[in-house]
Order: sequence, then structure tokens, then C-alpha cells
Amino acid sequence: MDNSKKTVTTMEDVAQAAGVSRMTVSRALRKDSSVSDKTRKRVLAVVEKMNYVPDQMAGSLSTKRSGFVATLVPSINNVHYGRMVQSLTETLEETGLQILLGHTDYSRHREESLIESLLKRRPEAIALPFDGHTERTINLLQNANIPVVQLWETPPNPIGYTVGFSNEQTSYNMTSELIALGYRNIAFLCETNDEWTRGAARRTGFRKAMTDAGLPSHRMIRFGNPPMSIKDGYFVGKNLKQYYDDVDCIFCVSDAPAFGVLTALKEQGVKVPEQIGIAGYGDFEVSRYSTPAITTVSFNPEDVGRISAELIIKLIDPENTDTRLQKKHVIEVKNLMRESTKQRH
Amino acid sequence: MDNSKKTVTTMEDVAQAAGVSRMTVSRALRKDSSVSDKTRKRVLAVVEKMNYVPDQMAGSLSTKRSGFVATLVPSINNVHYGRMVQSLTETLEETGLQILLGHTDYSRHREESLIESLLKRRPEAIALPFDGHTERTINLLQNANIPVVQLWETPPNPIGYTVGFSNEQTSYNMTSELIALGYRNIAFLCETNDEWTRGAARRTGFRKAMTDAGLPSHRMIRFGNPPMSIKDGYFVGKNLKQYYDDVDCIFCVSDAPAFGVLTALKEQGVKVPEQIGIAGYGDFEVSRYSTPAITTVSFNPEDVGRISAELIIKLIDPENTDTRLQKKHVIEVKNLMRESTKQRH
DNA sequence: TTGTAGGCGTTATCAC
DNA sequence: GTGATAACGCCTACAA
Repeated sequence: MDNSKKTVTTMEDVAQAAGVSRMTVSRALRKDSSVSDKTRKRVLAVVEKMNYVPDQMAGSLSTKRSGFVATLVPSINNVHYGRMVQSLTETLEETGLQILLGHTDYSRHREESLIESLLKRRPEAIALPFDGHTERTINLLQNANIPVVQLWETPPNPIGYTVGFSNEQTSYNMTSELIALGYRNIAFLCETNDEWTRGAARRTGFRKAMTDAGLPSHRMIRFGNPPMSIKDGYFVGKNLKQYYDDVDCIFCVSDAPAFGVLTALKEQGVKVPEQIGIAGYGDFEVSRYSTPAITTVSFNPEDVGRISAELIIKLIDPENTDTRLQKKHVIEVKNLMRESTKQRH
Repeated sequence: MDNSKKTVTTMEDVAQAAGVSRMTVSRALRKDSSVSDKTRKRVLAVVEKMNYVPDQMAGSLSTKRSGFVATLVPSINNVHYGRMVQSLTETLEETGLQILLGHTDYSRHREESLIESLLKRRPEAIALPFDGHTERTINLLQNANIPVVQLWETPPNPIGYTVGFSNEQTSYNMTSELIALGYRNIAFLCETNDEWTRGAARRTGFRKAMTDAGLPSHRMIRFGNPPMSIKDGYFVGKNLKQYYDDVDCIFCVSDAPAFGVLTALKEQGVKVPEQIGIAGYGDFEVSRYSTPAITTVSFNPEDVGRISAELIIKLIDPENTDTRLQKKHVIEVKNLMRESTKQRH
């Protein structure tokens, strides 16, 4: 190895060492192209020996295909988004596509500047959560001339494609089921400043279901910033009396605070579900193994990732541009009624 | 907007529209360079109006600086790595560096091919967990001519820099503390096929501590593949008797299975910590709020991310290459003794 | 099957 | 302060 200096081996170096032109090396590296088996073998041997790694940036500049898919998540530090990104990545990489990941921290402003910096890498598509977008964000997205896939929701006026479900409707459904169990004084627990998150839609779904059932929907507990943690739920559970002293059920915007509430109530000797029922959102693994197991709204983040990836692959396939693809993809969601809620008499 | 076709606005387009040369546009876009305030203002106005987004790939080709830092994690779908990546990202982006993320799924083979494909993007540095690497991986890493930072462990013969702690020593320490509490028949719960993960080091630490205390270390329960889940722990807890029927304490390779074991034992009416003590690893949030709270080995994944990022920033700073940087960075780790273990009489 | 010329969009460098 | 020119490393297109 004489590349001990900062110089990286280039295709030209390989070409010279193999006694061919750069183009032959380039072709030898791609399976489809026409090179004689003999030269290919020889070139690849040299490539191996010299530890040559092609510069994909230079290649992309030529082909106009970056091989990137930009992906935004509110927070990487969250099992749900982690699972989604994992399945998205796995499906995409079958086609050689790489993910360019960014986290918005639930901030519209961060989202905007993030998109701007990701766009500089010329991604071939972008997948991002549907929360509120700034006007400039929408403008950037539309001007990028790439497929846009909005996740986790089925918005009324999407920019491009959507993969998700109605957070309002599913929240409505769970609330209705809680009412059917006999709960009346249901409280909804969510974050403050959730206006630009899907938590707001869940809040609305709760409200509507209560109203439609002729029940009051004022028991709204708002605490902390998105995303709500176990700790936040624990705090609220500890101080529940100071919010409302007649609550018979708490529906939480996610399973994390639901688990926290449960722990806090148990510590105070409150019986769950006998005295107070608890329900969450998202079917986190912990909910299945907590004591009691927590009732939750269940869906597979993997579905969101995989379906988005499959969609994107079709969308950016040069051969496939003419076929008309379905714009709206709905993910299956169901209520998992577990031990933390039960039929009242 | 007349860029309705697949053509993306280029610097040349902006230059023409502003009546200057490409170079002037290029300069106007960077704060440091010498352009008259008047021209800069004019150019930036055109940039804004045309929704121009510079192509960073082309720029990188020129500057030989990709702005990428390659980062590997065993699994994105894991709070620990999520938190690490989050803090790494946050610190790096202050310098305009972007992360190129890959997950190895705890597979040395996947790691190898992942590194190969990431290297094509010419990252300026690479941060990856220290588990076992293949020979080819090490070869690739050394030939890439970029700083290598190995995470989560303080290996005996690192490739480059390290940010982490001794998994063996910290496991030894927790085991010793459990022994000091009076536990004697301690079992260690970990995955099968953990040879190439840091779980193996924790296993070794457990063994040594037991041996050093004159206690038997044969109570080794191995189940499932990395990473161990709550569910795995639950299964083991349900069938504990079939593994060993005289266990008085279970030390788990991570908090997830510890929580699962706890749930299973509670369901069987086993008192924790009175009959069996439980300890975990990693200080997951759930451990603090479970009932009882779980004793655990605690460290901040954020430390790993932030310290690595700061190190990398220095390492790739062109002005900074001459200063000699510390090779080994150790993260603080401590035992958090909580309710799931207690002093025996 | 292989090679040559030119260009992808940007920046470094050196003139003016 | 601004512009022309020549890279950067690869691939497309065409020629041999």
C-alpha cells in the first residue's frame, strides 16, 4: 500500500494498474455492462488488491441519481420511529437506496431547515411525518421535483402520497369503546403545545366521541412537551386529584405516559382497572408486559416503513413513471382491550 | 416557475438571472467570501426567488469534503442507540456535518457490507460500535484514511479512537455488589450467539466476579438472539424453574429482559426482591418506574454520542490536525441499586 | 469488447 | 470585488 498519504485510490489508478481505460474499470464494476469475462476478472482482482472503493458522489453527479431517500422523524429516540426507520431502511436497501435521516424534535422550524439541508444532497424522494408544515416547507417540497410521502396520518390535502391512518378516527374509536365499557368521566392526557403534532388529532377524536355520546369532554390534562415520557405520565398520576378528582378512566396520547400513570396510581393504592381504567396509544412492548397489561390503540410502525419504501421504489423507478400509483395508503389499526380497562356494572 | 420539467435550478441559472458569473453566486452563498454587499444582496434575492438549492454533491467533489460522518448502530430500534444517535447528530450538526446511518443487526457480515457501501459516500469519519469486526472490515476501515471511533467499549487493541467503558469491569462491579448484598445463587441472563456483542464481555465480568468471590458461576441462562426483548425475559421468567430452581437473583444483560423477568415472576406470585432479586443493564426509563423499580448498571448514551461528536469535529478540522488527541475516552458508569434487590440477612 | 471526448455542478486558483 | 479556467471522479454517448 503506497496510499499512506491523504490520497484515495481512484478509478484512474485502478485502470492504470490493470492496463485498461477508466471506462473498462467502470464497466467491470457493474454487472450488466459488456466486458469480456477475462478483463472483468483481471480488473476486479486489481480493485480488490488496491482496496478501491468507488466514489458514489462523483458517480451520482454523472447519473443524476443520488441513491438517497430523505426521511424525517420527530425523534430518533422513540421506539415507534425507530421501528419505522428500520423497516424503511431494510426495504429500500434491497434496491441500493440509502436513507438520509433527520429528526425534527417536533419543531416546524427545525423541520424546515432540515429539509433545506437534506435537499442539498439531492434525495430522489422524501418521506416525512405529516404534522403541520410551514408554508416555506411546503414550497421547498413542491419545488424539489421529487416524490413526497407523508407518514402517520391521512391528511385532507396531502402534498403527494400518504401512508398512515386517521389519528382522529382511531382515537374516536377507542374512546367509544371505553364509553361502551361503562366509563363516563374519561380524561384525556396529552402534551401542551401539541398543535403541530398528531396528538392534536387524537385529542379531537376523543372530544368528538365524548360529545357524540352526550358526555362531557372537559377532562383534558395537558402536561410537558412532546413526546410525552413515562416520567411525565408518572407525575400526572401522582397529582391526578389536583387535576380532576372524579376521573374513572384516563386515555393517554401514548403508551409511555400510560405506563407512568399506571405506576403512580399503583403506588397510591389506586386499583387499576377497578377504580380507574387506563388506555394508551401505540402498543409499545412495555404495555403488554406491565401489570396490569395496558389497553392500547395498536398499529405496526413496520407497516408504515415497508409500505412507504415499496411505494418510493416504484415512484423513482425510471421504467415505472407512467403507471398511476395509489395516492393514499391506509395502515391497519385496532383496539387492544387489555387488563387496564374492564366492563363496569 | 418554469422548472416544471425534471430540470433542477443550477448555479448557472442563478448567475444568469442575476447577471453575474457562477463564481460570484458561489461566493455570495458563503458568508466569509469577498463579494460586495450590493451584489450579494442581489444574488441572494435571485436565489430565494428561484428556490435554488445548491448541489452539495458537486460541491463536495470539488472541496473533497463530503460533510458526512458514517455511524453504525447494532439496531436503530433501541432506545439506547436512538439516544446516542440523537446526541451525536445534534452535536455534529452545529458544524454542518450530517450523519450517514446504518444498522448492523448485530451481524458482522452486515457490518462489513454496510461499511463498504457507506465508504462510497466518502464520509470524513466513522463511528461504530466495538463488537467483533471481520478482518476485511478492519482492512476497509484502515484503508479508508479517515478517523475511526469505536463506541461502547474500551477495547484492548482499538483501530483508532474509543469512546465507552469496560463492559466486563462494570458487569464485574455490579455482580460484586449483588454478592455484597448477600445473594449467592446468582444467574446471568443473556442471549445465545452473543459472541460478537458486548453482552459477552458482561458475561465474562459476571463469571469473574463470582469466581473471585468463591461462588459458582454456572447459572447461565441463554435465550433468544440479540437484542434481548421484554418478551424474551418474560419467557425465561415464566420457565425459570426449568433452568435452575435455586436462583436467588437474576442479573440480566439489559433492562428489557429484566423487566420481562420481573413481570413473569410477579404473575407467578414470586416476591421481588424478597424471594428473588433482579438487576439489569442500561438504566432504561421503564426500570425506574416499574414496580418494584429495577436495580441497574447506569450510563448515559448521550455521553457516548456527544463525546464522539466533539472528538470527530476536532479530528476532521483541517486546522486541528497537528494537536495530539486523547485516544481513549471513558464514560461514567455507576450501579443504581433500587427496589428489585435488597440486603439479605 | 474497448476507448475517447465531454459533461455532471460546484469550487480553487489565478488573473484582472 | 469579480471573472475565466481547470479541476474533482465518475458515467453517457459515441466511435473504433
